Amino acid sequence: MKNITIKDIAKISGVSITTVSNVINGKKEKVSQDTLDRINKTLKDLNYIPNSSARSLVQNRSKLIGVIIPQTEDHKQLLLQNPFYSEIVSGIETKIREHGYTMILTGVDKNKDYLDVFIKWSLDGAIIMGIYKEQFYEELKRINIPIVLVDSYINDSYFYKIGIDDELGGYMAAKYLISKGHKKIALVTGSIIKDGVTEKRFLGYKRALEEASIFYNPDNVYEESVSFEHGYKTGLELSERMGDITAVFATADLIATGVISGFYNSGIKVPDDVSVIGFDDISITKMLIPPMTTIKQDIYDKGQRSVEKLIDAIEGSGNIIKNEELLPLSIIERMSVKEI
Amino acid sequence: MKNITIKDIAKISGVSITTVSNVINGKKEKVSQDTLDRINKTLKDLNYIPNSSARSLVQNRSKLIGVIIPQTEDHKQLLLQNPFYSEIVSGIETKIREHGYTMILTGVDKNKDYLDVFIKWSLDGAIIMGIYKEQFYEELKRINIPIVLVDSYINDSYFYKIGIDDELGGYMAAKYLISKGHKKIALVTGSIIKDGVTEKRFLGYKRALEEASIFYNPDNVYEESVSFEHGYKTGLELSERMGDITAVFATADLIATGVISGFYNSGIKVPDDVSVIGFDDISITKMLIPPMTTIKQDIYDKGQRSVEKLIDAIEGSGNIIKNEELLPLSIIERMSVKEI
DNA sequence: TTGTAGGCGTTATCAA
DNA sequence: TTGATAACGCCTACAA
Repeated sequence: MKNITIKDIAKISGVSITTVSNVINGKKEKVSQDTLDRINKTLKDLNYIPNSSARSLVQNRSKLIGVIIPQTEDHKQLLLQNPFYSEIVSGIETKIREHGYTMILTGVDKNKDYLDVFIKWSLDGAIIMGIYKEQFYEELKRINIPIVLVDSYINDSYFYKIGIDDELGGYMAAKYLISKGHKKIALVTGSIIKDGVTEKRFLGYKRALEEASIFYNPDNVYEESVSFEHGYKTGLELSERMGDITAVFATADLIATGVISGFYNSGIKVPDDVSVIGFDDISITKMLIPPMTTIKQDIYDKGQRSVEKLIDAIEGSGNIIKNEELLPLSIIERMSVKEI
Repeated sequence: MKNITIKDIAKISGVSITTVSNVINGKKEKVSQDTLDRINKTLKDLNYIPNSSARSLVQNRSKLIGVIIPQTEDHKQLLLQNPFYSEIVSGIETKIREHGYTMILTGVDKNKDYLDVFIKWSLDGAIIMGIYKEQFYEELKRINIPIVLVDSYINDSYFYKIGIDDELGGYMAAKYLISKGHKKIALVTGSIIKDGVTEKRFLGYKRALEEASIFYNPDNVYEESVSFEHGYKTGLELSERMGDITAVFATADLIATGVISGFYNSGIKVPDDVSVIGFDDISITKMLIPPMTTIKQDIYDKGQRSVEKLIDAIEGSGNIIKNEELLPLSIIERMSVKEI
């Protein structure tokens, strides 16, 4: 079935394609009521849908937004399986569609040029999550489209940014534990990279300790990856050190979940024998037994805000303040922390 | 920064655009080694990337694949938050990119024409999940591109299909429970729609009961939605009927998770007081305490297979058998079922 | 082996 | 208020 084009509409309506184009693009003032009605009718009758490629070609804008999410370390698989990313993408897609744009979702291949897709499709803008090497950012700027970085601490006013105050979050978590009487607090975390989200949370943890005059013990830090498995292994290890610690702060709920399972499998009960607090408030935290206490950020909203910011930039109201927008954090008290 | 075009390459290499086009499209036999080298060099130097819109326009194929997933009932939010969908999308995206295609991920708006995006972007193919009304399928066929339906029981050889034997799965679950001595088995499920996945699982459950000469009691069926909340509420309700049932089969892990939490909040322990089996083996099942026994399907692989099938169809090796492909099912014994 | 020219479906410019 | 016509970047006969 051949798709119907603007020409078909023109012919059937007995007008030129210019006129049809005008009504399609809502320039009513250029068309008489009469022809407008006539054209609108054929438009409906034939159920005409403009070809986006053609449009994109002449206008140099595509109504396409790229969303880039990190992959597992072997670079094979999207991190969508991490609930954090699926929740944020969910928020992003909804908002994108609401604004009449279309979402391209992709990971980045290790060796290939990650920017191909930007140029290929003349993306109008992009939302990028996760951390990449410095050089990546320089290349990104050359593309010259609005870009929102989620949870990035890069210091470059070219980019729009959405994030949270991770240092504060880490501080809140540790301080909460301390307020419940805990002094021996282990930290379980993904790799602490300079200026990464995880480092900030780690720093917040340290600040809370200092403030309470608690000695910071590096042996209490278990650093590896943001995964259930890392948490699980650490839970197992930690079960041998029950004299040394009374609480665990995991810098991601996914890790915290693993920690709890690890403890459980060693016969150690949360929160009776040890307290655990997580970070993010991904949906599964409330599904756990016991439900997990955690630092909440509104992930879905984070996605939505990213899109709003991006579209503001694309459609150029021009009145956006670049730089960072920080979303609020709160602590959700559920059942995984006990006062001692 | 103006994007660089085939013309630029031609000019710089001192040849015509035809020649450039030929080398871009790998028609080496039409070009002398000499010019080939020269062009390839400028291609690299200028880091040329073909404009996909232009290509799509002339070739009528886009290298774009649409992936459509259901939304929550208010049609606002993608169901990506359901781990089942995020896992399958993860598999899909990886495979799509591996084949050099690009993924458009979208939900469908209630009132708008869901097919717009297909035509707008001349999608080369699509993968559709979830159930839609009959009429939807008729419209889909008119678009005339290869389409893979995931978990659909529609009977129309136009579509490629990937799924599992849901009836068998339901049967396996119930039979397993029965083999562990259970006779009073509640079913907690999303809405049972004719020819839907859920109905099949329900039917399997009934078959297992019959086979074991267990009276099927409609009062033991709790039908609502595929959600944690539904499971939770049902767990609460069921806790008042502990004499009547000894086990629960939830037709989705998400529901089962809720059921367990509901029980827990009523002071009833799984598996000591009641057994629970789920369906799907989404990633969180192993994170629960106790880890959940469930009917496993390989969700990630399901995504990958869908793409392979679709791309076979698009690139037209022509040797694909249409109709259904059923992926294997197995039972994963963890800790949520107890022998009685 | 290389180049010319027409066309894909739109929008935009300018003239009628 | 309407309509030719030239782009946009690319591919593909067909010619040279």
